[in-house]
Amino acid sequence: MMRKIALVDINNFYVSCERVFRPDLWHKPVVVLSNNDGCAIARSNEAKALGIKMGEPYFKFKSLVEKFNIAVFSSNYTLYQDFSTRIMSFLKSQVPQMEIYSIDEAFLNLTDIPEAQVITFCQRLKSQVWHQLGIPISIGVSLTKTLAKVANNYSKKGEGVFILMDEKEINSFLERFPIADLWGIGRNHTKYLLSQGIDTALKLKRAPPKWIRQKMSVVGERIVSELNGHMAHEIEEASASKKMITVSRSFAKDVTSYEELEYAVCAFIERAVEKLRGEQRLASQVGVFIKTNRYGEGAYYSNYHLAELEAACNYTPTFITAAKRALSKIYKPYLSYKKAGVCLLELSNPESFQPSFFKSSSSRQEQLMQTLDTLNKRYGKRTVSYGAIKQAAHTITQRQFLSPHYTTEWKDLPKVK
DNA sequence: TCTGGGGTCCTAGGACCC
DNA sequence: TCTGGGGTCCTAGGACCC
Repeated sequence: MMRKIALVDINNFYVSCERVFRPDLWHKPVVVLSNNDGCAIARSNEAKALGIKMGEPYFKFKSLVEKFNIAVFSSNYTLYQDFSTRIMSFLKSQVPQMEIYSIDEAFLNLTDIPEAQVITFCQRLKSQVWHQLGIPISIGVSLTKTLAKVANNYSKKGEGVFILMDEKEINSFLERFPIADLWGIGRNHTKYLLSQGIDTALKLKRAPPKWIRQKMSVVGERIVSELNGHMAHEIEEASASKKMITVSRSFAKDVTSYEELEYAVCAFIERAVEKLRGEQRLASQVGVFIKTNRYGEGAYYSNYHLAELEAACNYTPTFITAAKRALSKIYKPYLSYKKAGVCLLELSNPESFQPSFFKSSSSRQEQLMQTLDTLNKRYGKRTVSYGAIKQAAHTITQRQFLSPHYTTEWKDLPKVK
């Protein structure tokens, strides 16, 4: 049986959620804004048609909003997540295998459905989601994830369901598909490929694999392989546990005092630790970063600092202490900051890290080694590698003890117009 | 005046081990 | 003067995604 991969995509997701409660906004331009109402992060088709771009700052299209009476919403992520969960669980109940790819996308394995029935099946999914939740979705079906993405793209121009299985038909659609719109081809690869005369997905499909491998690494090689109908990305059913949790915000006004910054970082850490507990996980490292305004006058400053492995225990005050310590090392009193954030990194098995591991020995180095030993005795060598801990100990020693004033380098980037 | 937030994967090169 | 080599792990940075 031929493989059939469907990509389900929720149309203009955040806008569609808002419209559920405001049916009067159907067929009218709608925009959802980011944190602090900074820029557009979702647009209805009507708003797109007016030329409002993804990520465009609000102040730049404010005149359009007034002129065309565009409905504007601040974002409500709790609401969107709730809609997403409902839709995903419905879809999951309808197919044997599914991968939730993002808040508004899912890959479905439809291989078991006879080809002649696929279109009816997808139309039924679409209409059920619409009738149960009032949210419109689009479905594209093809041989691989990458091709399903292409099919999904065309589905939006038609009735919302598009099946692309026939080799000849695939080629004729790839021939019209701009390279820049292909899944996995971003700004940089687009620029390069265009310079090499490759402007459509079909030309990329026929490019020599070795050359692509050399120029675009395995990532590019996989795209070419998927365009040729060979799966390079399987459907990953189990939702993998996170490797990183980030909480960051831009400030409405620039922050100039350390106290304000510290207050923000503490709040971020609390939120991050909440997420961590939600995942039933522990972190082994805490990172803090601060940035000045990218668009402002003068040099752009962006600095990041990792706090000790000591922060591994799942105990909020410890995280806060570690974050404050990291912050104090990167803070420059004469700068005004636009953005700050915290990351919890290299999440570990909850049972691996216990606060007690850190209590019994005197020096940090010893603590780390002892942790390693305990973990390896308990879980075997692979749990936390010798090299990882040793390297971390080395790094920490170098940075924080041999060189107490260590911070990462200043970054002076060219001013962005 | 006002310019998002949260992720993943890959590679090069250094450090270290035996 | 000659100056191992294979393997693992880490970090930093790039590229991409929604």
